[in-house]
Amino acid sequence: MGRSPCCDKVGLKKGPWTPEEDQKLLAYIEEHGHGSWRALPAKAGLQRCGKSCRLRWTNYLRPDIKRGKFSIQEEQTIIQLHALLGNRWSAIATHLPKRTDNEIKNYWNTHLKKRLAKMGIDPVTHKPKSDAILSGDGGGAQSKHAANLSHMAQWESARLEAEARLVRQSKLRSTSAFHSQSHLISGGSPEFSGPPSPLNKQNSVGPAGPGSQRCLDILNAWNGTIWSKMNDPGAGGGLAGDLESPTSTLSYSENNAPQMSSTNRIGESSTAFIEFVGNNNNNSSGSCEIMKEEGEEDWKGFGSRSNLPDGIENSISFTSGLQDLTMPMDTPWNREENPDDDHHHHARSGGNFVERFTDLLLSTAGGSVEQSSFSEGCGESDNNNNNNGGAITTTATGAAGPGSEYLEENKNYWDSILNLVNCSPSHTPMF
DNA sequence: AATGATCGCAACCGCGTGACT
DNA sequence: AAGTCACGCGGTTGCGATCAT
Repeated sequence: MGRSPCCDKVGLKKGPWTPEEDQKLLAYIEEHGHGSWRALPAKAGLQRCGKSCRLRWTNYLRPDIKRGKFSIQEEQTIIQLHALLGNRWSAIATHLPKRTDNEIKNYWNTHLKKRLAKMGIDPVTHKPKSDAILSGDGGGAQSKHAANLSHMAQWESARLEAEARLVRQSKLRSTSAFHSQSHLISGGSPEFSGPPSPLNKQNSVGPAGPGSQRCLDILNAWNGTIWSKMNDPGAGGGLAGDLESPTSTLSYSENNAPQMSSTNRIGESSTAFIEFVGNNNNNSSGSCEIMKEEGEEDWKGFGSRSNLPDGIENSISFTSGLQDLTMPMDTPWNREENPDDDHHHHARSGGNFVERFTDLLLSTAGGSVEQSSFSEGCGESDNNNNNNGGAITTTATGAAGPGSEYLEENKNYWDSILNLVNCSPSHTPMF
């Protein structure tokens, strides 16, 4: 396939953008929308290639970009998503409203990766480097559970990728509609939802166009189908049995109804996965200090019990970021406009894969798990909600399974990592 | 104060892929 | 079917800012 040259024209400027160039680009896009990026520079009077303009816009000039420090919650989300997705920054950015993939990538490379490495956690595998890993025990029930969890993580990875892809597609489909509205853009306005695809590259912020409902349908089908398959021993997908790695294919019928089929093949695109290891040593205990840090308020009280649905007892905290990433697509995506949506989302207990994943870990561990188990890492039990940023609480009612201890350790694995990260802000002497 | 090392971020580069012809 | 175009993505680089000596 041919690939058109981009910046090979002589006379095109490279390097840092000047305020004048920014102003030209902003003014042009505000008035006309970006249209064809290739044609934009000439129309806007810029001596830049279209690609450079697009990057400048998407990574810097877009009015709906949030700049500044990442909150604890955002860090957790990045870490967890990276464990699931690997270096798929655009997919990760999908779940971090107003953050660009470039920014997340930079933040990972300059902060989080180093932080994990210094804690002895391999930033690639998200496993403790020094851990001998339970995989060396020769298999058995634990390895089977580990395999199941790994499969599920792979599924989630594939699902996330599909979700990100569908979001992109849905926005592309609605591009023309937004083009016609692009003249309404008001730079810097919080309500700005901007021109189509590149502007909404942070698609968590983007408008839910006509395609979004379709995405929702597909993902609901995805979640429901996969999970029922996993939980149906008769289908060979029961958790107690061998869990094959199915691949689902989505297609549209003539009437746009989503269709789904499942085959027993792992998604080719799913390469990153978590291997849950039984690292429950919580070695942060006694060695870390709670430090008031910017963004702390973001997650303090995020999982407040007062916001829980009635009847939820035996609270446990787990992976707020994972909950975030399952943000339903039929609701307004701009969470800044709907700060309570986090709780709302968490309270949704439908066919959400991750919630069920979490429930699985907990229920199989046998009954309720005391939240204190998550607090010991940082030794601030009186702040028993703040170690896990945006705690999701669920009722753990499942029967104890044969791998209960192991699964609890799996749960604690993430908590220990996140506790360590939370307790180790970049400005502490540790780093 | 000067200098070198390191960090952090914006921007660039090249590839993959889908749409279109 | 093959070529072209356009765009998104992930890896990498360049450079100013900051830190350490």
